[in-house]
Amino acid sequence: MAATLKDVALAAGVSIKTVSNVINDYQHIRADTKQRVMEAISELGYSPNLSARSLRSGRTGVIGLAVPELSLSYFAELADSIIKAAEGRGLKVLIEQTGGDRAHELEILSSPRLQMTDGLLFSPLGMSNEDADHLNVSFPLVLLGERIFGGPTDHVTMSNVESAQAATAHLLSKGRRRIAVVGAHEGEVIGSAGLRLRGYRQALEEAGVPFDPRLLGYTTLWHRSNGATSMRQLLESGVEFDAVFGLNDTLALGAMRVLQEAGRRIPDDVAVIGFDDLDEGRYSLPTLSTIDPGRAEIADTAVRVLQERISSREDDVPPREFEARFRVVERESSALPG
Amino acid sequence: MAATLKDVALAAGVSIKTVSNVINDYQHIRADTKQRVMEAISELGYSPNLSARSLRSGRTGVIGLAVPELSLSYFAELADSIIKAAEGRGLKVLIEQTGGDRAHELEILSSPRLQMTDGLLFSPLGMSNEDADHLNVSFPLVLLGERIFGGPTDHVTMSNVESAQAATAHLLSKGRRRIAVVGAHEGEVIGSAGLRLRGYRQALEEAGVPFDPRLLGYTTLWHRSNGATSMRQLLESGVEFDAVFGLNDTLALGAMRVLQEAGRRIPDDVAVIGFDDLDEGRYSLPTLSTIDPGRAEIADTAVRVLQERISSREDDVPPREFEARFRVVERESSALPG
DNA sequence: TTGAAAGCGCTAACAT
DNA sequence: ATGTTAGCGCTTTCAA
Repeated sequence: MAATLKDVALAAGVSIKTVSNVINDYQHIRADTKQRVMEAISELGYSPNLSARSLRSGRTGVIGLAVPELSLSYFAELADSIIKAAEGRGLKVLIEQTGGDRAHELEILSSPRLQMTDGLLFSPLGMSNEDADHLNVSFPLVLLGERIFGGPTDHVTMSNVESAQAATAHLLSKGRRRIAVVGAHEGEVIGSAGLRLRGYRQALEEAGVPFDPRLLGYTTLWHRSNGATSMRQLLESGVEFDAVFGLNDTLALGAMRVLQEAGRRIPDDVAVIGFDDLDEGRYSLPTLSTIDPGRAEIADTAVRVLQERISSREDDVPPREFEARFRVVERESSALPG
Repeated sequence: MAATLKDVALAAGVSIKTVSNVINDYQHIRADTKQRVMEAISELGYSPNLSARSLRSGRTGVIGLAVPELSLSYFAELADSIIKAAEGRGLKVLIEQTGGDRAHELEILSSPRLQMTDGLLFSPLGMSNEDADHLNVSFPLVLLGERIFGGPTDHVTMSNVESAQAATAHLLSKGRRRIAVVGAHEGEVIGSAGLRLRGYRQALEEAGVPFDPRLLGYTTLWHRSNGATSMRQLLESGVEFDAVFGLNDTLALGAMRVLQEAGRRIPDDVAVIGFDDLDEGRYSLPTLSTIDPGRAEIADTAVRVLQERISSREDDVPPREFEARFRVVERESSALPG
């Protein structure tokens, strides 16, 4: 059996309160008492029972992170950043995969199973703004992503519209006028696809370039294969274009592959830009221009804000919205004489 | 304050034992009693306090997973599989990133911080066989990966030697004789690089093809960039080759990029095969032949074995070794008239 | 500066 | 079939 406070107290000849004080860095302890306790601790190999501690304190030191799937590179890199941010604040991260499925997402919000955590970072994909009410939960919750806006919780997001606008403007600045889009979602207004498409249209408008709906390639999930399929359809449709905006990097990479198979040179015939700044785009052929959405900043902010909600017992702080700073990253796929 | 067993008992007019029985699906309860309790539960929105439960039962229902980094695609996909396998067994997964750093890995084994878990799935990268003693820990531990063999714990691994041999044989079967390797580790015997290299040499030997050390490209970490760098060095060295075995997919993808920049056609001039069966290789140009190391089987086995160790309090079951079944996946990068 | 003791919410042994 | 009760190991008033 593992040693307990009592064992240590007995060995050190003090009360358990004193041992507890030592463990919790309480200030007013005589140096020699502390010394004796420390020795007993290491002698017995004592380490505190965290279940007991959290039963008592009501805190577990663990936060939950719910994402669609880790095999989607964006979420893997997000999880990486969040675990690092959490570590810096003494928190552990328990990961839950929703598969991007609305029912599964709702279940996580209501289920008592995700309990061993003090709060949740939640990145929905299947839910939409109409489900915002479901975010009214009794535990600390920080929303990530772009599926729901104006909900009842803190929200950390990227500057989707502005950065998509900047991506499009980047292609325009390279003299491109017929810019195809890969990854659009039929009829979506909110959500990464909807917002980024809005940025795309704003950039066109600003440049006085007419919007041509035939340039939009639709897909459902942003998996690699869908970028390829969508691009194949665009090519088959016969519509002309001299640039492609992949609504994320994976889509853009899939599209690039199809373009190259079809004999289009990148960036000469078709310039390409993606979105997310995945590591993968650094080593593709050609390297992929993209938007760095500020992932580290998102992770940092999200963990910080969640921790604030966990510690402050005031419920009356209104929900806040945070937008990370983005950056256009020019690589080979759009490197043209500006 | 959240409702407790006591509150529910009071509301239902029964004792807490009865409520506890209902929650834990104890058999012998009168239907109407159960009914009443259920109603009280949903009325009060009761959900059990897991800290209390685990303090009492000694179980948390959470397992730890320690991997180098989720931004390495292999580990992201592994984590995905493991979370899914754990979910099927009613377990949650807490993820810890070691950065592949030996000191950090050792710390995780000794530190009392990773406590809120019942056991650990551990995939070291910095540790080596000499550190096997450190695996002698007091909590249930299942080792993953190929850094340590013959240690004191259960171990789930891939068939590195055999599958690397099969990968090499695959290239040989396509008539290739000068097979370069990307990702070798200087002097390594155990570890993914060492084992896969051994498989490579065995295949050569079996085919009567002489081993040429000039064909080995060395790298440290298996990041994308290193595959590119290593291939660049091979090209600069002037050594001739008609095929490349990337010791993992990321390396192979990086190498492919450099080959194409250098004007080599794949697979015509150079056939390429990787290792890991990452999703990414399905959409590269050309698509990447690879080894499917049986990730799902690894995840499944690892979680199952860990759970067995957690539940069985017998310490005398000797450590077991499991090897997943692999499969050669032929795609475009090695598609040649066999 | 340290000690005594209550109790966090639950499970399980024991009792009825 | 259901109730009583003793802790699990810890933090935390309250006292000394």
